[in-house]
Amino acid sequence: MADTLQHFCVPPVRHKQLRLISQSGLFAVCFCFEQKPGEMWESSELSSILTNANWAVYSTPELTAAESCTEPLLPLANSHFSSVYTVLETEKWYHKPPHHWTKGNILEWISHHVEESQFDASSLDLASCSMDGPTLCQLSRDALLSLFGSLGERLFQNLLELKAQYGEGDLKMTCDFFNSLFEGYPEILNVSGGDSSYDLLITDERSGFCSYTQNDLKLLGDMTPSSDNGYESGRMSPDSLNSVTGALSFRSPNSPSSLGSDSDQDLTEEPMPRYTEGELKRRRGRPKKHNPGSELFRAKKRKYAVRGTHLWEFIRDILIHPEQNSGLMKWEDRREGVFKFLKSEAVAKLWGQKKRNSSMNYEKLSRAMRYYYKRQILERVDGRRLVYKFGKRSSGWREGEVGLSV
DNA sequence: GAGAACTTTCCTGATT
DNA sequence: AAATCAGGAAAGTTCT
Repeated sequence: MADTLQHFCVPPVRHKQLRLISQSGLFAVCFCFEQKPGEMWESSELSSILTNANWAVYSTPELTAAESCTEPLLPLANSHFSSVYTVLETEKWYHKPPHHWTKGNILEWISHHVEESQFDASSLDLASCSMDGPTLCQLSRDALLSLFGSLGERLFQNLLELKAQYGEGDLKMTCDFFNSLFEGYPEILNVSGGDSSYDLLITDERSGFCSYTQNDLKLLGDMTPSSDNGYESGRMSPDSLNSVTGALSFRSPNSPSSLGSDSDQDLTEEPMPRYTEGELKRRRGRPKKHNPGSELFRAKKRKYAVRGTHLWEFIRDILIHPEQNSGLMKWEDRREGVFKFLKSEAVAKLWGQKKRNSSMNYEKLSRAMRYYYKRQILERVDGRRLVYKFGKRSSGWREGEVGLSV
């Protein structure tokens, strides 16, 4: 891995801004770019570098992953940004801060809200949608209301949220970069020998942002594949980002995240999907009824359905990071595994966000929760609304069991 | 290809 | 009245 990653480095410097560290320490790797002595990068600069590197990786799609790992990257400044622009999942609006959005991103974003809110798009003037991210970010609430009518309020609120979400700056993009990198080139993570579990530590040493170390980086590729229930697992993707914390969340055989999953607690391996990038993968579940009203304005759906944790794991992970869940849920009785939804719809929306399903709501989420009763992942708590209890086939939530350190 | 596992969606009816 | 709960049914994907 070190050899591989060092191809990205020009040349190594002492002040590492980003680094990958194996749990055993055997494979400590600098992942860095040239930095003048005494110079501290702004997060945006750092992100820009990494974003460019990201593009450099993706701008040579004809290379095999192996080739890409053995050949130095093109000079970053020569990255061909536009060549793959329209096909990259990483370029979707939900992967970028609003001020980096393109006109296309903005159209997709608006379409998303049109669809989600069942807004009558016929009242919209497409010319109103033609602006870039910086322009959009400068629009006032009134301006948005003026341009988009009643949809403007929704757009304004979401824009506020997105701005806040990316408020830590472009370091989130940095994290996204790694996700993108590993998604595209999982071989980078193939390390022979040593422990089978590695930490991925992506840090900004000044701000601490993304300093979320988890013992659950799953090595991909040359580990012996074992079973997978076939649903939520998968190679790392941007959706590995914890949607609550914004922190990187990877999975390993040893992590609580992989324990107690529904098929005999075996989510250990994450085989590559069988579909290819050219294939359309539909979202799991019963398709929504056709809504012809929004058809014209509907944004093209993402190419891949989201993979990540199971719902109950998602819920559990919110609970075990109470400082980061913004009051979404709380433990009623941690020892017994009893918990309560405080903001049920917000949790559902987060789940939907994770699954790229804008129509998720608490009603649907709760239906999925109820299915867990039969499988003893959850137990009923009679007479108490919004209260559930982890069952004996769940794991990773008990205090002594939580291996995720934050 | 069959079947299992799992989630999503829709639905009806009951309860709080 | 609205939110929530309960659970049947159908439909879809991905896996073994």
